[in-house]
Amino acid sequence: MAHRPQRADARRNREKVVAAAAAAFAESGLEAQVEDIARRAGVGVGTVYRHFPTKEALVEALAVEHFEALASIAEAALEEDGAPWDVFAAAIWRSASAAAANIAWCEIIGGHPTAAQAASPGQLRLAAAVTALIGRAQAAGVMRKDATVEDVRTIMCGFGHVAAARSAGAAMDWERYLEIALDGLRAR
Amino acid sequence: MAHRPQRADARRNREKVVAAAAAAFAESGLEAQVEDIARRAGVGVGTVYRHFPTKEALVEALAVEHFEALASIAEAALEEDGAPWDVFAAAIWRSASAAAANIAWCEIIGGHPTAAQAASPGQLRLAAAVTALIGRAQAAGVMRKDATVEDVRTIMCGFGHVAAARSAGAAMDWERYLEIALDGLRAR
Amino acid sequence: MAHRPQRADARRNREKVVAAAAAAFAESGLEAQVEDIARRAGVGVGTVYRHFPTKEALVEALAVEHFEALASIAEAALEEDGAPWDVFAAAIWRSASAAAANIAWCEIIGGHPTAAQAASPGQLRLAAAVTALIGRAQAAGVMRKDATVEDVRTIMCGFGHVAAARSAGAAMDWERYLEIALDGLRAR
Amino acid sequence: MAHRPQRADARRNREKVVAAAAAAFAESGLEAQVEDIARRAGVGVGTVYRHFPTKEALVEALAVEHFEALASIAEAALEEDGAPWDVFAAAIWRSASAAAANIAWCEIIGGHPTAAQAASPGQLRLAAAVTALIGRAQAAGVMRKDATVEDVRTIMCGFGHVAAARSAGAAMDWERYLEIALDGLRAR
DNA sequence: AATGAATGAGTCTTCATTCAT
DNA sequence: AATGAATGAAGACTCATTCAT
Repeated sequence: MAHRPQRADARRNREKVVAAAAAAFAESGLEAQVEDIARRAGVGVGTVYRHFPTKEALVEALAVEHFEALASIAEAALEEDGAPWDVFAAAIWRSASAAAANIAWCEIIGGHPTAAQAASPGQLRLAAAVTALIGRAQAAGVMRKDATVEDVRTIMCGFGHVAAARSAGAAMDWERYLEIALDGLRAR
Repeated sequence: MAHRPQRADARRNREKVVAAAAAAFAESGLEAQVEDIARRAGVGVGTVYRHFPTKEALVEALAVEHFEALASIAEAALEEDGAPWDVFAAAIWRSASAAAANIAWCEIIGGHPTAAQAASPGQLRLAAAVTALIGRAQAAGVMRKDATVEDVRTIMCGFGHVAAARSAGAAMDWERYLEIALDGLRAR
Repeated sequence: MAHRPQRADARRNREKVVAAAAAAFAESGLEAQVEDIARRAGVGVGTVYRHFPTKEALVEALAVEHFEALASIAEAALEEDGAPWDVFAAAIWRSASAAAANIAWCEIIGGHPTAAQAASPGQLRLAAAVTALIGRAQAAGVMRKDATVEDVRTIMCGFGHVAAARSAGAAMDWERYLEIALDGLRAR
Repeated sequence: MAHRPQRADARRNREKVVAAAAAAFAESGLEAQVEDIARRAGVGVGTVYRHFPTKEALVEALAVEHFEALASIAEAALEEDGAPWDVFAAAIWRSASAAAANIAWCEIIGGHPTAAQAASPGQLRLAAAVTALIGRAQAAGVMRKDATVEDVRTIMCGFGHVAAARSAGAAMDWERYLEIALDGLRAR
């Protein structure tokens, strides 16, 4: 019971670490260094390792968080009124905008073992919400019949590389990418 | 003239290095180690460095080679008879198949400074041929009017990530990716 | 205040590294290897690099330290009573004795970019003190009128090679070198 | 007997190598690379190694040559008329000028095992001639009685470092060095 | 004999992770 | 629990020397 205050401290530290890691990974991608993360968080590396056994685990935690955010976006879309296609497309655009700014996420999405393995609650919620969005659009006849959540995931995976290339200075246009890919999902 | 035999020997070694590098990069991506490449080629590291001043140069050489291959595919397509869309699509599928097995190429495409900077002859040939293929398809009214080579490049960039994800063990389906992306390029 | 003990530990290690580096450089000259320095210090290479970003920086730090030592010798001489020439000559002899055992210093003195560029406080103090010593000797009429600090530096530069040659096993007599060079600075 | 023409060829090659090595060492010091020497000589590295078992041996050969040159300078001085001191000093200045342009020689002189060990004919001739020059000057009462060939060698050793430092970009003045050192050898 | 391609031990440096304080 | 110093296994690259042609 005497631990409570310390736990609060520890939880606060954990949050600082997560926030710092998010910033560092967003900025530098997965090559961000643990030491840099600790510095940003204002803690020692040891503290980072107290909360996360490996750098990998930190990446995973962030991925989980990211999927939560995406799930929220998709779920919010489900609440919206509007033409099914527009709702779906808007959700994709919102997700993409959120992701584009985050280099690490672009690197991870789809390809990283971490993101692929863990079927976190967020991922499940995301899948469910996206499935629903897709279902509605298909019911309305505006999305190709064979489209699946997997397809959306695949497209977002590709998106990651395009956005990362842009961040790296290449002349890549992820807005254009989305335009085309979404058109590919439309019913003809 | 008298020193051909030596040159032949050196050339053979160079080719062994290139082949080994291609294999190593294809398997492990850009993080493949020079020492590993040398081992695969059955030569010492020094030999690798005799032919390529840096690891970077080796990557670049391979990229150049790859673009040549893609250019040849595209140019061959130009010679083919057939419906413009089918010819275009077939070229993309062939290129994709060639690239999918090569992790390094997937990583490089679009994002890597090396591949982005050097406008190698191969890249130029590739761009020209693809432009022509696009033009024909547009003239036939089967491709969206606003499609450009850049779009194709962008789509292939995305493809790289999807294929790499699959190589890394993720449940990604690049064939499906292509299906959708190509549909996105079709005229509606 | 609470982290003094750690700092003390680190400082001790830093000192061990500096001492080890001094020994290694003294023995082997600038070609001394970082790994060897670490081994002598009883630490890992990483520790060496924690304290000094590059081998070069280590050399520089040592040079700075050495100039401090020389400056202290020269300044101490300024406090001494005695015939101006004797005081000057004694300071040179003391400096030379300190330097003779250190091959790296012998290599660095005068020629090395590191030592040449950084006008460290020690170098400035040294120059000032030597200038004063020279001035006194000139005022007393026992040193050639045109002698300057530069001359002393030049002589010490030459001394470095002689001492290093001796260390390397050549039959070089730096005591004799100093005798002659100092006589060359005397007023006739 | 059939070998004659080839031997002539080989000798010519050897000379090319020596000349190239002299140039390379003069320019870059002992760190000059064997490959560079071969390139300058217009031969393969193998040819360099056919004539000299190691780089070290090449350095040694050059040192031998250099001592020959210095011996000739000293012996020529012996033939000259003029005040003994002036003749001696002029010989030193000439030797120094010849040496100053040669970084490797500056590095080697005195300190290098090679130069120190081998008592080549040139070194013996040099020693003899210098001894004679010193003797004359002492007889004329213009050089300190205790001066020896060793002293001259020591001074030239110091000179090497000063000149090398100058070559490396430091503000070192070997002319001034010689002025002072020679004054140190004068009789008072 | 000549060539220059091949060799590979050796060098500096980085960074995820551990551990003494 | 926190700190940050220490660790040391890599990894890219160099260059004197060897050896097949």
